[in-house]
Amino acid sequence: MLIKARCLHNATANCSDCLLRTLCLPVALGPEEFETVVSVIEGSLSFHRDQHIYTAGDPFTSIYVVKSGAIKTLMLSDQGTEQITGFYLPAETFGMASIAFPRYNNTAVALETSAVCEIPFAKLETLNLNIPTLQRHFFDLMSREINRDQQLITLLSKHSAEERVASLLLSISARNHQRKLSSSRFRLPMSRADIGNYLGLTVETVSRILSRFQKQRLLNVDKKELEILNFDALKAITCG
Amino acid sequence: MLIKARCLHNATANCSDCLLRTLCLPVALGPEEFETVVSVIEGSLSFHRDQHIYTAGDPFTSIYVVKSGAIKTLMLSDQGTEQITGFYLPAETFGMASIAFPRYNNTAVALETSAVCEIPFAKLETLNLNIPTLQRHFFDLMSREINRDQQLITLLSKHSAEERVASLLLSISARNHQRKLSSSRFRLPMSRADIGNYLGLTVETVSRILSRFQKQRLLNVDKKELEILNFDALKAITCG
DNA sequence: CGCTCACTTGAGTGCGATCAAGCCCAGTGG
DNA sequence: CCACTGGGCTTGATCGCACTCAAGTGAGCG
Repeated sequence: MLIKARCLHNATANCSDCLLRTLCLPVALGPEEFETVVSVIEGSLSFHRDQHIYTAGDPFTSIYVVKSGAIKTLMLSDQGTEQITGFYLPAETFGMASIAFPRYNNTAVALETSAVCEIPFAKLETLNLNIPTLQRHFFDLMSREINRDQQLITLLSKHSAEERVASLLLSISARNHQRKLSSSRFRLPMSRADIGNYLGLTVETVSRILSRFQKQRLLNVDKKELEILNFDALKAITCG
Repeated sequence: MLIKARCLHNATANCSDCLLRTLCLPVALGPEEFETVVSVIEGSLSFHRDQHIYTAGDPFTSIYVVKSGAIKTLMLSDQGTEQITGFYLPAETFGMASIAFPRYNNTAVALETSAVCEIPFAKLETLNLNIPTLQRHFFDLMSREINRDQQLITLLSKHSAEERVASLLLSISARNHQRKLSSSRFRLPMSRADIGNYLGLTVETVSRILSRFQKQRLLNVDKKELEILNFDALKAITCG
């Protein structure tokens, strides 16, 4: 809240003060390199629920890092059906799927009130030439994105509905843990419909599975509030 | 065949003579830049069916470009089930999913006798610093890989078995067209089992669908030989 | 010749989709 | 203040696509 409020008034990024600093920029940057990098980052932008950070077809300019809130990215297929390709939580980077193209090929939407940092890609490219660590960092980010996508492919291709839901919950839990939030109690930023869309399931199936998990005392759900009661059992479910 | 035979004897890459040159390296390289790039590429390596180019767990060193033949990459999940994450045809690059990690996190296997070029990633990284076009090229490659993966996610999540098979066939056809081969008559380099694994279907389903397509006069299949008879109808199927 | 392996085809089953109804709660207006 | 409304979510009943199980074919090969 404090961060978000400040950012609304101060458009320049102040990475040094940012709580996510160690998560989203390589630690190995020297002090003057760090300043150079910060100078190209556009200050925090604020979006409320359902607002687009960018829309498929817009000229590609920047990639983004989530500062607070949560973002989903979605592709539109030929017949207009949407596929959610990712949920992005604070410190996570999105927009990289469009780097190879003149226009964004997916759409990024705020799931709740969110703040993001904007990194103009052209500036980043020239910066990379002088700061090897930085080039390496962005290769890493893209490689990790490929990995995430391929894990999702495996999930969709080989796993049952229960396994998919359990995996998503544990993934969000682990990512919360990484940023020092509770891994057992948190709020799901997305709707049941979003979860279903992402996992290739219908809303009804997602709802039924959450109810079933609750009946089995694996977790408690109340609307979007979630508490995981039995990590081991959930983990066991994901492993088929 | 000629290329492959030559490469077996000559370990240094000779990109200038390579028929795929315009497809796998950026055209905008100056002559001396081109020479520098070629100098770090390891000469063509040959693999026969089922041989591993690299195996998950091997120290990550290089990314690869297919020169001839065909390669599949696969991830192993917790319980040992394999998921094929991609088929790579000549001029296509694989291995990028492992850039962020000290070891390969997937396995690359030759589907048939194949030749590949090896690009040591550490050398590539330093080269990038002096050749902006090259950095851009590899960002593009990775971004395109993310896109391919996300298209597959959509396919698995939202499309029926028939739609998935039709999409794969048209994808291979289009990629053949791109490298000046016939888009209507070609040999499928992978088995029915591979197709099913990739598309999240069983062998039986793949086989049934190919038979059905043939009965509908959309294509002819004889073992791995494929002839597409009705592009429009296949295209219509992929669009749901 | 007999073995294996990739593929095909058929019959029956089950998981998740579809269709349908109802609940809960926030927002809106009288 | 309450009545109404709409959207997100839950729950139940039924359906159908793709999986499973099973059998058979044919090519390649020792």
